[in-house]
Amino acid sequence: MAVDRERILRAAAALLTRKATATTDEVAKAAGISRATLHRQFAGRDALIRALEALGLQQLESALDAARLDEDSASEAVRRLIAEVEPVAGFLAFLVTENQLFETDAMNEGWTRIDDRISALFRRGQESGEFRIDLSPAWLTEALYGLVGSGAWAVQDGRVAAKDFQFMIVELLLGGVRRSVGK
Amino acid sequence: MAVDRERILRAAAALLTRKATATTDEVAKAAGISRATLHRQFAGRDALIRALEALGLQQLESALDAARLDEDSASEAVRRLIAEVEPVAGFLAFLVTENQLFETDAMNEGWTRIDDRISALFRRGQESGEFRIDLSPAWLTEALYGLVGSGAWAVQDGRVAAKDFQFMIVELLLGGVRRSVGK
DNA sequence: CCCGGATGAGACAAAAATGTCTCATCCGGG
DNA sequence: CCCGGATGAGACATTTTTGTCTCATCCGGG
Repeated sequence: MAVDRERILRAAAALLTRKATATTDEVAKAAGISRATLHRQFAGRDALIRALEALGLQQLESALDAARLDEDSASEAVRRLIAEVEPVAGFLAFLVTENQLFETDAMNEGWTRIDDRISALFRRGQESGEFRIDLSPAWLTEALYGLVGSGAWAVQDGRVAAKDFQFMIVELLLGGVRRSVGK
Repeated sequence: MAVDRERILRAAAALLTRKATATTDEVAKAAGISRATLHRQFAGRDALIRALEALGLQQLESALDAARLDEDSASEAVRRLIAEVEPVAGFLAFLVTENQLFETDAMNEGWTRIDDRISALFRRGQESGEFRIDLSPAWLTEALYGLVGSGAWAVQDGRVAAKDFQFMIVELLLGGVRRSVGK
């Protein structure tokens, strides 16, 4: 029976996000498998990290696809984006905090592509007049990563209810981005 | 001549934030000193991390003091908070991402105290009617950490101009928090 | 100029983590 | 029931990192 690699990677991401120096032994324990099996699935620590990056990027891209960022109003698209990203928040938090570890070209390219798509969404919102224009798309993209990461961490840590994850992020982000009457 | 311990710690925080697995050799190089000297200042990797935590917490507390969180409107206090926190943003980013490494009581207590003070600020804003009440103070505190971390990272990475750091964070955070007319 | 404290470079051993392998056991399908 | 693939436990060697020490050098003050 093939081991569920994705489940292992999820556990690894969760652990490594809050303790990046965890040993392969600890990762294996966190995933509920032995070090031997972990090593059979991923040939070494590097390979594990790479797989983590690859799966994270892939899932993020899928989330962007599913969110249909260029349909409806930009605000609605942002809502969909957060909703789609929620299940992948653990991976995103890992990618954001650890992405300097291995600067492979493939990694960098995938990350740039995602950045661009999200930036484009914010730019669309600005051009349509929905969003204020004094905050750069690049910053808003970065801020979104930060908020999603914080949200994932707060939920995992029990400081915030999981069901509020989406609401809190969307409200804070959109409320800040949206051009409002009061200054 | 005594080595500038704080300068070393700043360099260490900057490096460890984006590469938590860096060896003491790499940390020393990043700080521009030899491993021997690094070890003379901080007896081992653990001691270095502890010092990093201690100094970070202390500087954060100082920033909170300087920001006079309970004066003026809550919005103004938030502005001052971000302004005071900016020079310490590197430490904050490190603390937020790596704080699960060593769960010493002292560490946890210091962190809790800071959480409480910032939460209290947001609560004050809600009770005075300045801030919307459907986002919990705990979440807003967490979000502030995330935004400051993202901001510090974006600046360090050149994606955002250093002079915009404060403006962008304050605007996004306050704009989102502030009770606005347009829903 | 000379001295003393501090540093950098590097050797070295100890400790920790990793990669590799063996073997007993488990578990599901035939 | 029996078999084969997969797993867990653990031994072992290798590599990496850390901690410790020595020594030459630098540099500023007296």
